[in-house]
Amino acid sequence: MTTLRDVARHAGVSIGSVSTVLNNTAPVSPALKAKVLKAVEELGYVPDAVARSLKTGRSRTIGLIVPDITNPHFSAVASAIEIACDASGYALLLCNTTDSPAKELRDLHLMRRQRVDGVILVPSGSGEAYVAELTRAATVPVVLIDRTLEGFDADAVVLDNRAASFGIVDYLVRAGHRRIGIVAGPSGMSIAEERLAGYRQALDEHAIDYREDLVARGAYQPEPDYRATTSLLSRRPRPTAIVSTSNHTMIGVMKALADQGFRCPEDMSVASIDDVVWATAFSPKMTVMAQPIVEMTELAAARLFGRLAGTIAGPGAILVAQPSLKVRDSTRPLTE
Amino acid sequence: MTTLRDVARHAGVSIGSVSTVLNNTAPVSPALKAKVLKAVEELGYVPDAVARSLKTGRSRTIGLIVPDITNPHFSAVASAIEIACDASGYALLLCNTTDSPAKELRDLHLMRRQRVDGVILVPSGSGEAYVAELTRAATVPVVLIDRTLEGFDADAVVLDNRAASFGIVDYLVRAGHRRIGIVAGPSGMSIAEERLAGYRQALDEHAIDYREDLVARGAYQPEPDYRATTSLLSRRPRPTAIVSTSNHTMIGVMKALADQGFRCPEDMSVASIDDVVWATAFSPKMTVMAQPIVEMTELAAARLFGRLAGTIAGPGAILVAQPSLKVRDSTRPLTE
DNA sequence: AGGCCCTTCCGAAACGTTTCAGTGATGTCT
DNA sequence: AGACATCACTGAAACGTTTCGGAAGGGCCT
Repeated sequence: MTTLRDVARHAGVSIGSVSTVLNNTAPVSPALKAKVLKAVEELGYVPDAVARSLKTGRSRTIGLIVPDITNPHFSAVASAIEIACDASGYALLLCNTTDSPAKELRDLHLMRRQRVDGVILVPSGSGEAYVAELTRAATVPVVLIDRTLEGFDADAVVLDNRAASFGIVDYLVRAGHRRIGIVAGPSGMSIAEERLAGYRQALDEHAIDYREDLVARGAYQPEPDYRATTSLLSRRPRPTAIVSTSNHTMIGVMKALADQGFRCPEDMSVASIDDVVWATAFSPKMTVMAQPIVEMTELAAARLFGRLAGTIAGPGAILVAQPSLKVRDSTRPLTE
Repeated sequence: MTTLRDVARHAGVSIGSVSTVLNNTAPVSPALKAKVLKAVEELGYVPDAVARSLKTGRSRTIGLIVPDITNPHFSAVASAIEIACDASGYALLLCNTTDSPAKELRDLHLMRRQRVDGVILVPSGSGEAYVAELTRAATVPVVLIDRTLEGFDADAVVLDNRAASFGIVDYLVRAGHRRIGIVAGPSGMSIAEERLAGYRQALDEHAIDYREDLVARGAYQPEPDYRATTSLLSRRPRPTAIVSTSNHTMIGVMKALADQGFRCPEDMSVASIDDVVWATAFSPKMTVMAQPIVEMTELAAARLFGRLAGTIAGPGAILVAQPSLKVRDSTRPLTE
């Protein structure tokens, strides 16, 4: 491995000069510059980011922690973050928590050891103890995506979850539906509660009674949400429409429908939060409330880089993004 | 930030002693160990991986370069690699090339600067110049996934591509199909050619004529493959079945079918290489030739870690994985 | 008691950078 | 012409570890 010393020797100049040329951190004569560049070229010198990091105290690396990279929602996040990092000359350290808060804490620890300059985090835990540990583990700027954490001071970019489910229900009601079921997320999870609240609010505004037996609790995972849907389909009177509250939920809902012999949209209208390419490839093309996930992620990245550059300071801000309804073929007007 | 020096001072021992107990690289007295651990605990000391890397010459970091993290195939790779890294105490640097060989080379360069110990690469380029540059950029062990690169010495884990398409066609023929179209990948790309070869071989073995006009060239992307399919559907006599050669292709095929008014499987049987959850959520559930992508990736990771540990040496090996057919609802027997 | 070997621990060098005080050389002003 | 800035470059310290020669102390043997 060729070092700065080798380059310096080969060019017949000092180590410091090579460094200043490469980082052009001070004016140098054209002659010096030429000599150094030539030597770098001839030796195929590549700077050692590790040594650089040690000296400067910054690693030009950021960490990304997501619950499940396999979920299109989070892989979209990863993609957008990678682009932002590439543009800013940062490297990207990826961790996948598989929805485990314990793993998440371990990952945060890893990030700390690796001396990342900042972290983009999609949190998967909740509770005071969790937040306390998180606060202890986070020694660099953190930007949250999707969720906020009470008691944890950080920037956060989140969806207007209430508006998302509100919009779906509002649309369904206007299309004539009255008995609308929902496959919600786990109780206690802020996102799930907000989406449920939006559902309820829309019902309220249309003066439709809220019925406990029309809400089923899933887990934002295909299997549990399949079961939740199956149970929902057995309620009487049966709903005429179902709102799915995540892309994985959508998988469970559609499978359950098919297995129970329901046609969509003829027998049951379905609309979901989250848009993905796959949702338009098959039959029916899904009516969805799309999250501007790429824009949200870009915002988060900008926020983090702003913190790192010092152009953003002060307590964390919460940025709220608006979803947009895309009406397709999985919902139909109810006329009776 | 607390350093080894702080810990040493606080414990009243030497820096070197702290290092040896933390890495237990030499026997120490219980008393020393206790003192050090206590100090570490009290100060909340976290080792600096950057300094460690500089000193040891190894970063305990590996790089992963994929063409498109947004593709479920590659996010499955990323997930499996992350798990392997976590288990071995490595950190994971992620790069996304968006199918651009130029970006890929830049990423390789980044990896080199960051002094990663090894790289898992899903290559997106081809050609001699590309391989030459790759060879120059790769200064650490590299393991390839999905594709091999002629002239580039590295381990590689690939699918038996020929068997994949062969199996699909064989199945379709046995189900009574004779005019079978294929939406292949870009010509010149090894994977695409192998899959096409398998298609052709299956036809041969069943004594069915190979017809140019039944093969359409796509790009392993939804849009181009949509167009390829549309064109394929206009050929006369029309095929009764279509083999899709990737998951993204599947999206294009199904959309084209729907837009042209074909029902699947009634009017057209479709089977695809690549299995994804989404392919079973909607109607029809797709008949696919599944890649054991997680196993392949685990194998690749094991291979890389073996190289790093020195337990594997010598020239690169090519490991070939077998796909498995999953018959579902998008294909039907042809009886006439 | 003296010599020797182990066992523990210490101290300092080194990894490859960045950074900054310092050294000449050159130009400018009075 | 002398004093003084200015400029381009050098050399060495420092970042936080690991590693290794060596010192100190204790136990065992003759």
